[in-house]
Amino acid sequence: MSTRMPYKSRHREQILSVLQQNEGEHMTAGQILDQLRTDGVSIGVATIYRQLDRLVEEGAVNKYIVDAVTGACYEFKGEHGGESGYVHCKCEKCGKLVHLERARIEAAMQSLAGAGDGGFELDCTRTLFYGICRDCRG
Amino acid sequence: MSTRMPYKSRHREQILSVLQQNEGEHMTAGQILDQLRTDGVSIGVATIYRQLDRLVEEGAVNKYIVDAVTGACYEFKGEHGGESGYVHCKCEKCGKLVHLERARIEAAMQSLAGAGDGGFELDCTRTLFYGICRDCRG
DNA sequence: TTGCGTGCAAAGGTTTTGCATGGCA
DNA sequence: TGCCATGCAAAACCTTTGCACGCAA
Repeated sequence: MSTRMPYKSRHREQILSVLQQNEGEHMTAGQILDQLRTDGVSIGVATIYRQLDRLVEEGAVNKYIVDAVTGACYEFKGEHGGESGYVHCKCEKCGKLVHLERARIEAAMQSLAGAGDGGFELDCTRTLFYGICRDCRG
Repeated sequence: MSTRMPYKSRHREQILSVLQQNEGEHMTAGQILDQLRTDGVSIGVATIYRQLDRLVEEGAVNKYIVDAVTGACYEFKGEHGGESGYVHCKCEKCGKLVHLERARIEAAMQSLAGAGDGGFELDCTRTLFYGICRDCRG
């Protein structure tokens, strides 16, 4: 019940597999497509997007909009559902994407949760923080 | 020295004006274009993007990537440079974009600043927070 | 004359949608 | 048979880029 699953979303597992192999990285839909085709998988663009949408909805995958031209980036989230252990920060100057350990901003997250007007529950694992990275601050 | 500026970026002011009139709102490049043309301004798409890029770079305008298909949203930031007084939060369920008073998360912002590994200076006015809004939490 | 903002059109890229196909239940 | 994932192609959309023009210094 593992090697073959001809029906019922066989590509779903393959997409997830690519994401898992690149855990900690962010992949665009195009990159996932290329990777799968390199691996010899026959798959169409539409399937990528359709399955990716489902995976995001199911909570298995995180979706980030890094850039308007680059498009969306996807990332394996794991079964825990958001316990990836780090958050994403993008430098406004050099555009570099860096990871910050989640533990380091744990306190801040709690503050944010409490700051959310009691009505908005913030999800730091899904938000892309902006700022200035160490290199650009000189 | 105010009503007319035929050369030296006459559209720059017009774009900024539209953004100011819609302060507190987020406008896409297309919306700005439509608004200007409704106002009788003759302007091209390329000019919108070019000027918008400059305005963002100068710090007069904030740029948010709300959605991969919607594209980028722009917002007047004012002369203070980021003291807009609120932050942006997007609900992951209903997609609604809500504002949180900046004062309410001031403490959290400070925590975040200190949490940035000492190397990453977070900028809450530019980041789009994700979470679940009050309505969707039931 | 030179510099720069501008408009138009074309190109590039991502994402969505329609339709027909084929396999599983 | 019915449902649903799939592939292909086309469409829609946002954004960028190239080129020529016009106005101000």
